Amino acid sequence: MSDSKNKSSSNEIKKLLPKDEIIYDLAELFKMFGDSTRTKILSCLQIKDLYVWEIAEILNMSLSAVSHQLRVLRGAKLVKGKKEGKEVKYSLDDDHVTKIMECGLMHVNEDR
Amino acid sequence: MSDSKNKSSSNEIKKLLPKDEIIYDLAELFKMFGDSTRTKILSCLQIKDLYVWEIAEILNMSLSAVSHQLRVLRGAKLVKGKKEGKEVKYSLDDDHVTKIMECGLMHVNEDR
DNA sequence: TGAACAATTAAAGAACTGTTCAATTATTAC
DNA sequence: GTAATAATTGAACAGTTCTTTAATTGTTCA
Repeated sequence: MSDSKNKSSSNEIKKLLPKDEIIYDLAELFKMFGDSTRTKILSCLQIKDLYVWEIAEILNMSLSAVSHQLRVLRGAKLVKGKKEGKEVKYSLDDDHVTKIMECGLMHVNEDR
Repeated sequence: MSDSKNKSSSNEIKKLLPKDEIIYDLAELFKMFGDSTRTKILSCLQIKDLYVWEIAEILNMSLSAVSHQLRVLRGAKLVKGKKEGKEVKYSLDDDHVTKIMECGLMHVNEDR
């Protein structure tokens, strides 16, 4: 009976939680911000739309490494690329990116 | 000269970026939310302070697995545990947790 | 005391992630 | 056409991460 009480109170909380699918998507989203290279790229693009080689130069990284991460970010619909001649100009593809990062920055800057 | 122009415009942007240390901390923070188990745990704790075994039951996970993730979250100062007899009751240790998750949820729920 | 339970921890293994290197595509300029 | 540049892609490797299992600590209670 203590047992069944526990089970049922667990079930109460389960009902209040976001659906598994939502939680999963949420984690996938935050994963995008959970790598400093990607966070840097997103920071750059908040300032200005940029070509891949520009991002690589700013971050002192190889073109390939940047391109790989841009692909990941594109997959998450956080950035988009537009071909201009032989260059590709990238920009943020979502209004929330800046908001989410600001939210995190608020936390990070708190203990300083 | 096109070269030196590129370099200097890169430097302009570099100056506008958050310091590396901040970016790194930011990524570390988001990494915490970037795993669905941890996101679930944090969701639970938003509803109610809970014992470890309760979280394990709600999430259908082993005590050990939950404890491991709680340790990670404790390290990030996102949750704290308080010993009560032989149980340990966990609660959120930061006001921003809820805000950050809401911010992410807003994005996730957008395309639905 | 010792049995039962809550929680933590260490070690191990599987799975995932990020970068590098090399090859490839696509566009521009000669 | 070829050479040069921008970008993408695939394979491979090192490093990290998450869960499991087993052992351990600490507390309660009979």
